[in-house]
Amino acid sequence: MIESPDSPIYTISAAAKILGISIPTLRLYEKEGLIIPYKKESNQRRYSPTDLNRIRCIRDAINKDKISISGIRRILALNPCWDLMKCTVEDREHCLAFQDHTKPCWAHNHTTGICGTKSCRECGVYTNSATCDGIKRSIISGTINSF
Amino acid sequence: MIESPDSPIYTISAAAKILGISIPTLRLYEKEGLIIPYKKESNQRRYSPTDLNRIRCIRDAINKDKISISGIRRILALNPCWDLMKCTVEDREHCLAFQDHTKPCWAHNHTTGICGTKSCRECGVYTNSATCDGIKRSIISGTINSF
DNA sequence: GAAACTTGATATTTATAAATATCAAGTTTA
DNA sequence: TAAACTTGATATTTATAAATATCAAGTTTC
Repeated sequence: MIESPDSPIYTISAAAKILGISIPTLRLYEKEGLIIPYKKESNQRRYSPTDLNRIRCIRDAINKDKISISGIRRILALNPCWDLMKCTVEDREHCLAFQDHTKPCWAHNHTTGICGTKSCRECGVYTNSATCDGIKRSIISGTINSF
Repeated sequence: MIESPDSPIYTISAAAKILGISIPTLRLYEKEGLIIPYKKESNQRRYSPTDLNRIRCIRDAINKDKISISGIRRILALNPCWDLMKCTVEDREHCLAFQDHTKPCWAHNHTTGICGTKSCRECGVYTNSATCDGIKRSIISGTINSF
């Protein structure tokens, strides 16, 4: 775990400096449901190298591709989590995230199914969507491999 | 066909008046790849009631939900056309739309597979995406029904 | 054949999202 | 325990997307 790309080693100021953006911007992306930084017991944020890459993708989507934050949120909401998590029909029926299409599953309060026990930050649905074309690849796998 | 909701009966000025927007805005949405109005031989546009509904959804996405045009384009690009069109592995390998994730299939030049012969305006991939949650429903069907 | 439309293109306006600055109060570090 | 960080919240700036206005030239309609 130590020294892995998933180790949450950067403080918010270190992350901001590396990415060349301001601290409030990092907090904004989090409030908007695009990222889930690691949090210490004291509530302080820590960012991993993987987190930084995810944020770089978000920046490109916003600044290069001109996709709004709301748009990114909607795109993230299309990751077929029910497929990745192998939800049962029952699971899906009780899942707020499955019903909704406006925000990613991790922005919902999960109490049922596998998502009630799992940490979203570590979940494949979240990590899969570190790139925008990652969503399409999930959809492709879901529609092609499931026969 | 006559009097059906798919009859292209409105001129651009009539459509603009009904929707409460300007003519250049309608042309903008088309240029951005969000809509495909019917075109007469003389190149003049005609809009159907179904077209108007589609445009109302786009307007809501932009003005209420704050999704940028680029964002909508990216969302439309996630409609699993290969699944709806029952593309073969061969089809997919040669399909520019399948490779790409930035714009909807109808914004690509299709020459191979079933899309080479079909009119995109009449295609289920296009009509399916008249609402934003229509995309999610397509993804759900694709991932759930295909076993 | 004249009036009222359409076409595409360019220039301009306006509305607002994204980013930043700043704040008082709490935490970490050495 | 003092310096340098962090927290969330609010106010402000700035960058630009979305929408519109306007144009000359080509259609349509009666």
